[in-house]
Amino acid sequence: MREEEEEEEENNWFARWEEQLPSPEELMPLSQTLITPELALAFDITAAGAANGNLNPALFPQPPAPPQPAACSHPAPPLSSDFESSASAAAGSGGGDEPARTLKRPRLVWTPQLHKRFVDAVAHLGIKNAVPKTIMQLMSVDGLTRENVASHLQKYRLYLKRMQGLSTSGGGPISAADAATDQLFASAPVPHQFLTRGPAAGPEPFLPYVPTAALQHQQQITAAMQQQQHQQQYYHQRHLGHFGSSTGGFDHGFLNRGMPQPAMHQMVGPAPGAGFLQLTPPPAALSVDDLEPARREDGGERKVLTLFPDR
DNA sequence: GGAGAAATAT
DNA sequence: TATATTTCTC
Repeated sequence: MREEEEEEEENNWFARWEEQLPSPEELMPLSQTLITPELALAFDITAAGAANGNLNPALFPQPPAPPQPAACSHPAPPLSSDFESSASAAAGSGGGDEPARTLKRPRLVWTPQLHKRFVDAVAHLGIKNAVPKTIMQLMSVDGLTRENVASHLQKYRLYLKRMQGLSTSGGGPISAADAATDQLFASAPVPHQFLTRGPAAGPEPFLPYVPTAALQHQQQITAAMQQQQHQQQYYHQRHLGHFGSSTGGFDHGFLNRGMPQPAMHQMVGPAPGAGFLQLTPPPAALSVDDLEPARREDGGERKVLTLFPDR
């Protein structure tokens, strides 16, 4: 009886989770996104070059680069794009002759969306089999590097550890830092296996994209979020000890954090010290880019998961 | 060479 | 101060 309930819970969270999933369809190759028109001009990068990052075939009838190889063959050609000459200079490298090489890649922001992808991959691999390289490949996020994943994985493991500790010890006070971390990690349900044992990879081979049905739901959700664009966000969540607590499940009441930012990508063009890669499609932007239900169902085009939803 | 952990930088 | 990146070690 209880097991059944639990199972139901599982399905529930999983279903909800899926709904929340951005699905590759909504994502675009960050490679391309990284290069803004201005930058392209500045660096004399032609449209072909930009397209090289592989654009959404649905929008751009140019089938340049296959989205697959991005994970294996090309570690991160797009991200490495040296649009940061100015940034590097600002960094004080001291060398203006070697822009691309010495350039530090922009800070990657692990947004809930991206993190979901991450968790999804880890979940399907199984926490024990989840290694940076594999995860990275599974995520198929253009521009994502193994280092990125490794770093995040490290933090994620810490988080899982915490969760386990909390559940076992009965739940202790979490520091502000932990709370903040939880926000992100809580944005995606932690596969039961992680907290329980971690038998092995799931029987499912990890789906690249989510069904259209889920997409529609997400649109609704997005719309709802837009309406309540207030800054009321997971406030209570932080005080709640989710995971194996009273509910025994996940109480991820919130789907996304309120992102008041209209722009999703912030490049370090002329502004030194402010170079971040926004990998998360804010609700507003998401909806904009996602407002094509008919198209979706009709064509079924899917985009490659990317860090930059813009364009 | 890759993974994991720690240190450092922003 | 928190998070991501980089570096070091196994």
